[in-house]
Amino acid sequence: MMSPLTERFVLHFGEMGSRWGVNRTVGQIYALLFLSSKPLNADEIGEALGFSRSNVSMGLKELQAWHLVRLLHQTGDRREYFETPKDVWDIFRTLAEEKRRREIEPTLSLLRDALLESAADDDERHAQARMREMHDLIEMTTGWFDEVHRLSPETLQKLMRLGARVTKLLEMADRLRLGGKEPV
Amino acid sequence: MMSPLTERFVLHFGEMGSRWGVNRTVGQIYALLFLSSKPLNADEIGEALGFSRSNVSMGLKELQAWHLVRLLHQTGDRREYFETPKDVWDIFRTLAEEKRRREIEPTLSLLRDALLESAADDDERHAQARMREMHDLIEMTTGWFDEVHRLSPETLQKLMRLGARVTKLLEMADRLRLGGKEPV
DNA sequence: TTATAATTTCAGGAAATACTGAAAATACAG
DNA sequence: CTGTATTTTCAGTATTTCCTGAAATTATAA
Repeated sequence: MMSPLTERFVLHFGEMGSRWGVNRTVGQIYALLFLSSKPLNADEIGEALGFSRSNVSMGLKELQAWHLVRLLHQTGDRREYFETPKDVWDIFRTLAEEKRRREIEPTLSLLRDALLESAADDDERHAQARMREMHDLIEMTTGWFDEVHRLSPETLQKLMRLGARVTKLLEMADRLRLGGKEPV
Repeated sequence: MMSPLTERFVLHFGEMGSRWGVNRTVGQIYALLFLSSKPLNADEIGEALGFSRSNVSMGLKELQAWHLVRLLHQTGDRREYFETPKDVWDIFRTLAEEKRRREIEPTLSLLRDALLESAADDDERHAQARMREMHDLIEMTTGWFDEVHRLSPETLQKLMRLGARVTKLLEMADRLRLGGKEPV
């Protein structure tokens, strides 16, 4: 059913899935759809991967919740077909967005709450100081990410390809605008 | 033992741990050490979190493998004490480095191998094209990350704080160097 | 409508993972 | 060295997570 090429990729993403908070099934379904040249229905997926129909159903539901697969229909066929977005940049952004919504935002909210409380002793003061550092780092990073996020995929790709030159530009900006006495 | 403030943070990171590929124990130990105003030994950690001594030992071992905690000794005490690096940027970079070594590099290596094989049919050709897209995205992203990585923490922090202005700079670079006909 | 195809839900079993206590290993003071 | 404090290992158990098959639900063709 699957070519050896596809199979290796699928198995790898099954493993990786577990390290990213989704189970093997979900990782494998995603990988299969990612490589497929045409949309697949649940039966095809189940047969290719050796999973029960119900397991595939649950996996697809989770992938949809992550906005990582798209549901569509073929004319004259009443089964549901699935595909992944074609643009890998788009996928990357979707993933980042979901990770943010599910993990970053709740963490920020907890940190903000904790920082509003008044510290009872030195240990609590120290804990709050650490929380503030973490809070600021996360806010800074995500804020910056938001900025980059607004750029079009094409612009982003080109910028990324600039590689070293971007760094040079950043260093320059640093020196020009920030009184560059520190080393890079 | 733990203040309510610390406890909430610790419990939250226990939950988050599971989504990041480490178990609850490891997440909680890390969170506790992160907030602590002084290094802690394994008994103190176990008592604070209600884990067995052996569980704490395993958790610390894992955190050391991730380079997320540092082992040190107090004079006149033969027990081992642990602390987290103080600079949150440093922590962020360590995490990124480890994620890369454990997840990104193996994936890239698999993709590279797959791309070297000759495709048997159109489906395999399509699969390889998709793998190339993914490969290029990952290489581009990590390559760029490497560049940024070389900047000092201070420079990075300042750049991040620039926020919108960095984006402007990037857009400018795009227009100047890349024949900017596309929208941002 | 009714019949049938397709999907989802969910209770229970299977598998994987986490955690503990006891024993072994290690480190070090005397 | 010897004895003791400390850490690590690991087999067994507890817990969690995953996965399945059967039943329920939903959608649609006739």
